[in-house]
Amino acid sequence: MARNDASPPSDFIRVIVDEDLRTHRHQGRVATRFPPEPNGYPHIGHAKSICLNFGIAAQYGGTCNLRMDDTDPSGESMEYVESIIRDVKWLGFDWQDRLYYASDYYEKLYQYAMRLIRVGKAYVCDLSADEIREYRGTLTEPGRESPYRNRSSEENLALFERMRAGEFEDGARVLRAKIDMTSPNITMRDPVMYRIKKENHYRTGEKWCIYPMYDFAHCLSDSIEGITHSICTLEFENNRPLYDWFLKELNVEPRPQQIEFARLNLSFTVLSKRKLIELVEKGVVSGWDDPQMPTLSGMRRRGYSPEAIRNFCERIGVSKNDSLIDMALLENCVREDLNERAQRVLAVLRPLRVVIDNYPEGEVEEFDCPYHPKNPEMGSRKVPFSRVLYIEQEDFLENPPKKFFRLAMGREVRLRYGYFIRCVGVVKNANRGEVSEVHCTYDPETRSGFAPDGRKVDATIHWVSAAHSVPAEVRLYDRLFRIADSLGEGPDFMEYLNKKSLETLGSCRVEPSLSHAAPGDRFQFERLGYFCVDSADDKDKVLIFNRTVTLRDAWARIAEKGDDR
RNA sequence: UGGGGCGUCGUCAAGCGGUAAGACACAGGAAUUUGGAUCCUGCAUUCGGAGGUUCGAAUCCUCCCGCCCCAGCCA
Repeated sequence: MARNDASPPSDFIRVIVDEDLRTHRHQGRVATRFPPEPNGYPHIGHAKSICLNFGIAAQYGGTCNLRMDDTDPSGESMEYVESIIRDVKWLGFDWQDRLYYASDYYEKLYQYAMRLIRVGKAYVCDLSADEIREYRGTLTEPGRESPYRNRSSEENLALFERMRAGEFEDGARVLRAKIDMTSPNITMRDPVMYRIKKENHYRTGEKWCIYPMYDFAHCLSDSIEGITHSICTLEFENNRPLYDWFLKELNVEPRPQQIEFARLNLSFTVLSKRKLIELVEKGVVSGWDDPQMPTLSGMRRRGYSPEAIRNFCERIGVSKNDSLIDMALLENCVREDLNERAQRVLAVLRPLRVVIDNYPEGEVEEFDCPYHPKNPEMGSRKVPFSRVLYIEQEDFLENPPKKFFRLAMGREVRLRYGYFIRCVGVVKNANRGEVSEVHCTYDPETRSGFAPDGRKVDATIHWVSAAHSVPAEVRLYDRLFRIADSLGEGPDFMEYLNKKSLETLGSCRVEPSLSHAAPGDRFQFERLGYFCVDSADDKDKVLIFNRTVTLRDAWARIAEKGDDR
């Protein structure tokens, strides 16, 4: 059946939830959680998970917790926690008072571990990391049991307490679950539950020197919070038996169920934390919030709206297929949103001086220009017009190809919201021969863009008054990578960086109304694209605009198709 | 060649035994004071492949092929 915008999205996870509700599993409750590890900034891939988890909770009248999955002190920090909180909020979701930290469960988890030891399901192992790997076997060969596997629970208890007390060095011992070294699922071959790390934790400080592993901590954290549907990505599918094992052996209630979906892949960018960190650390980008980054903070600074991102997350769907979403879909979502709400303004990125020969020197008039062509309620502003203007360099061509219908020698075009002008001459740069100035005449009868004699014009171009416009810097962003996919593993992916992903234009001129624009404000520069006032750099109060996305450009496509002169 | 998962249009994705939704992309056209937005139109006789069951299969069965994940004291 066709789905209209009003009907909520349906996917295999919601089908499961529907069924669980129908059969009254989980006492009819729906409780999800978004559990990031605070060791990086959230990106568009996290947005997919955030929208899924919070979306399902909202749809079924349940709850969604925000939980920092902070079980490994190395790499985690408050800066990341803050970025996560800021970004989830910005996306428009509310966890109310349910902000939790796995690190708050350390004591409970420790008690659970002791219980497992007491019932003979966990043991302290003295093997080194290398030895454990060796004993683990391979994909095709079973593993071997550790020589420490059969210690008495008294001995294990004592040893584990001493681990906690800090009596052993990092890596000297670990606590392992006693499951099955011959399991075809490697995850079940006596997985490590606790390791010793004498590191300062950003929240618990020096209190602990043993830290629980993900598999042990996650299922129990879910249970502690009463989570019903623990949604995670596909790579954890192998871990599900272990997730269930801990819950079963500890006999805890309630028992959350883990459901896996495919993580987001987006063309022309990377979404792995490791690669994003590398981009930041190697200075390829200016930081986590660089507008080129697929991070939520970068996209926000670039001008993406939360609505556009949420819509994108809904449109891509949820499944178990490995997929690569076309960046064009994301771009379509921003355009769709910004087309509705962005004010239209005039800005010239690469100025070309135009002198209107027959316009009186010193005279200035103002045109009343609507902020939106379809929404009059968005109001209008006055835009000054005078004898000397700037137009876009690419809107004038000395030798225009067949389908180019902007300004050229002898041609007449319309200045948006203004007069018709006809090109009557050019001034060329003495040494290089480039056109440095264009001379035109205007038709006073065409004042608001209409000719009383009914004559038409092929093009409408944007402009600003030279004397009244204000200078601005504009940053043109393009895709971060040159190729859509197969960015490769290892350090190779850097070789596919798009060297032209950022072009900074320093001598742009924008209409005077923009001098009051505030950081984060979004506009459509007519005929060019959507732009957002930068919110991080403040170069001595010079206006800086980041290009969010271009407008669709039919001319660019025609021009690309080749020479049609 | 162990185990787990996945294969429906260029990219996503519905479909759950009754004869292939939708979106993006793409291609035409209408209209247009943004070569924008809008509006029409076209775009899988076929569902990784081969057999089989059935009146009828993308949906069930069998075999095969391809891709992804797992051998961190990361998550």
